[in-house]
Amino acid sequence: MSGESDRTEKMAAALKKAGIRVTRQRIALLGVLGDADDHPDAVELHARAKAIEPSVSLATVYRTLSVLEEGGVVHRHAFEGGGARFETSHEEHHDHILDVDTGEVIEFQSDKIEQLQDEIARELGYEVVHHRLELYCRKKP
Amino acid sequence: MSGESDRTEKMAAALKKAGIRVTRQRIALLGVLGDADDHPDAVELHARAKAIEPSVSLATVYRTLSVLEEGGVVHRHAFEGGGARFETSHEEHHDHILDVDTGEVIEFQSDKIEQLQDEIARELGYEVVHHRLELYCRKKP
DNA sequence: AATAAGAATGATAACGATTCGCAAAGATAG
DNA sequence: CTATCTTTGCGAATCGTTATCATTCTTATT
Repeated sequence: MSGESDRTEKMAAALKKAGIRVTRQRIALLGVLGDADDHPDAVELHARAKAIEPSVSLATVYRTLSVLEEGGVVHRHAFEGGGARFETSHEEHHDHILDVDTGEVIEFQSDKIEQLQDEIARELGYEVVHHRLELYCRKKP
Repeated sequence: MSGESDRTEKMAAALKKAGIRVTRQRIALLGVLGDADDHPDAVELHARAKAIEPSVSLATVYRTLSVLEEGGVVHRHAFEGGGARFETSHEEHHDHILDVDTGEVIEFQSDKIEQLQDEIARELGYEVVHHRLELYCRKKP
């Protein structure tokens, strides 16, 4: 009989299970993150979350994003120009193409490149902890 | 009979030829950049340049670095954590391995990866304008 | 339900890296 | 040497983000 959606309840349960306190603000932000299929920055996420839960402050958005990042729930990206952008990490690993004209972000995945990266690191006596691969591109005519 | 080195004179000539005014500050910064075999940030470059020419301000370091970047003389890197870092662009293109423990920067180059990047972009209707590939690594035991 | 203990919050100040505005100093061409 | 147009140093301003701190919430326990 509650006004809360199934999804919200699931998220709350997931948070609780992870030992993270369930607050209105965090539920709102998680909802927004789950809905997003783009790569919004903190200010955009704040705007979207406020529409659901007006009491969310920008500080809390930043704090919660850090918590979620540490928990592996979201990934933080630092593309060229402007601030960090976020996405949920439920999908498998991928890298990004950025359209330099439109700002659009396209995801891609290449096992071959990943393999080559590991090889290169290995040959130099290193192992890859994580990497960053961004292709700044322009649409072909 | 001048106290200036051959190298400094060469740099001055190069600047002039590029239509960029030759100032004491720029000569100092170029000297520092030429000597650096690491990837210093603006504050570090400022410190080094001041040792040669005490009148260099941090603002001018930033301004000059931007000018040099536009002129293709230096490359700007935005590695994780901290500010931008710079290197002269006389060498051929390369990407970077960053030792997450020591902060050390190692350069590498892989035609195969470059090729794969172009392929991936092409398949999606894009052409690569520039890219960013950083491997955050740890020394193997 | 009432409570106690600790964690999360909002507002705002502080922060680090970088850029900007402006008056003064400097470089270059003629 | 001079006029013109850049570049400079200084400090204020900006941007994204984090820290501070008193107050409010969550949660586990009654």
